[in-house]
Amino acid sequence: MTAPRKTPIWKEISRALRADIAEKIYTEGDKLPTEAELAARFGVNRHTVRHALKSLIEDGLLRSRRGAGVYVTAAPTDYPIGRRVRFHQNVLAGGQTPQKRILHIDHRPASDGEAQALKLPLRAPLVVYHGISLADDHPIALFSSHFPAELLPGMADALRETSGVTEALKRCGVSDYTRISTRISARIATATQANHLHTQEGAALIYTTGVNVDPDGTPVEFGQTWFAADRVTLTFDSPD
Amino acid sequence: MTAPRKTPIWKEISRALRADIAEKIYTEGDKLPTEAELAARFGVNRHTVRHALKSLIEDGLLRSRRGAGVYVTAAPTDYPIGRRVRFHQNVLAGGQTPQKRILHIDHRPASDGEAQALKLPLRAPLVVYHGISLADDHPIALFSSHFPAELLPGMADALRETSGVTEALKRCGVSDYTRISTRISARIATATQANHLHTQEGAALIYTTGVNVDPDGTPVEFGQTWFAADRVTLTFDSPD
DNA sequence: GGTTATTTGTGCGTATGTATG
DNA sequence: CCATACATACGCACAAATAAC
Repeated sequence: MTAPRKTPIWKEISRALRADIAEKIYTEGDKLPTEAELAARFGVNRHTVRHALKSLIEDGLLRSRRGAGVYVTAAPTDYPIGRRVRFHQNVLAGGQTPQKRILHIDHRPASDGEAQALKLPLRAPLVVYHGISLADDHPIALFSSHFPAELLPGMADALRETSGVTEALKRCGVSDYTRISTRISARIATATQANHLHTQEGAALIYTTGVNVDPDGTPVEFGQTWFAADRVTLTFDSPD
Repeated sequence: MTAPRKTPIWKEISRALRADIAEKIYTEGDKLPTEAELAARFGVNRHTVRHALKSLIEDGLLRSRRGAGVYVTAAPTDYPIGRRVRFHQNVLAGGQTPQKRILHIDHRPASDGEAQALKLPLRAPLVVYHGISLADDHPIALFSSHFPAELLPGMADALRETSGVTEALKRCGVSDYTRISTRISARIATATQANHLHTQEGAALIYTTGVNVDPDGTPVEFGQTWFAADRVTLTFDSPD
């Protein structure tokens, strides 16, 4: 009698390979070891490896070519975190094409936490911008940005026209902004989040919150972002 | 047809419970009333209460244990990330008592990725230190630290005696070190990880990798850390 | 350009644990 | 208690595409 197993072997292998890709041990264009080699490494049958590979191919991370091998299609996007966080610049620097899709632009009073983060009075009017960030047409993050409506008249329209935070802020008179605080944690994807990010319910998300201020130190944005951990690695490079 | 409510009942309940937690009516580690009791208190169906609880669990304020009850999550430990990352100092600064538990200290050749991170030749000997980091006797992270064995003679013994990285490095002649790169992502807890961290399989983990160098710029440590996301928030505070 | 080894794709058979009725 | 169905896992064999010589 063998001991009962909680999670299937093929899922463990799938997870291990996914982690290797996220860590760039195998990166875009690389050829994975052959199925026979992987089977030997994990001590399982080739069919079991194939089952794991199949799930990764369906998720778009790998591509197989009969007679040649299995190749990595997607490289995780490096996303630098620091004083100046700019989605467009970050993605462009990684050689990918940035894009934002507007889900919803709302106008409502601030909750306790939102007001505190933006140093506003309770129930102050906010413009709230929900959307999806994409790199090379693949969704990499969900976000919601909160702006003080009274400080930034016309912000909602500016967002609808430009869909970019930096551009919209510039139209409202904020020529530059810097991030004063960033908090990072991790979450599990809900069904709707998974749907938007083209991943599966229960997948790992990097959850960040941050506050941006104008040159005078006045908060102009409180943002939340949920990154698909499969496709994004946050990086922090200490300056020399 | 009834007039549509402006806010759904479950959101009202969610907000009420959130307020109770903010007011410390229920505080860290407390068990909430049972779902049935809450349903009676708010005069709604148990499903409605569950909907409210679900949103708070997703936000990390609560944690449910089947057969036990719903508990208020411990206030997350803030863990500053920057040039100088020191576990002991970070936890002490948060008013908690740091501690490390040694799981395993190994001696083995470096893999591809490890050798690259430490700028060592392939299969160079490593000392690998697996352990658990605790704050106030609660596990907050799993880690594995990799040290170049030839550069740091006696490192394994030093780690066994001190269990602290900073202390052990000092004994091996490295009086100071700084972190040159940090990569952050998120992972799903495996069964064994969940067991060590006293959480559930499938829970969200913050996964970080980093390289520490001595004052000359020579890599002395490559570390991986898996933080329990419901107990830890990483913070970056940009200096003014 | 043809031959050969390598590698993925496919089919069939066996066995086990789990869930359902 | 039994029958059935399904997912998991292993073993063997062979076809088809590719790469290397």
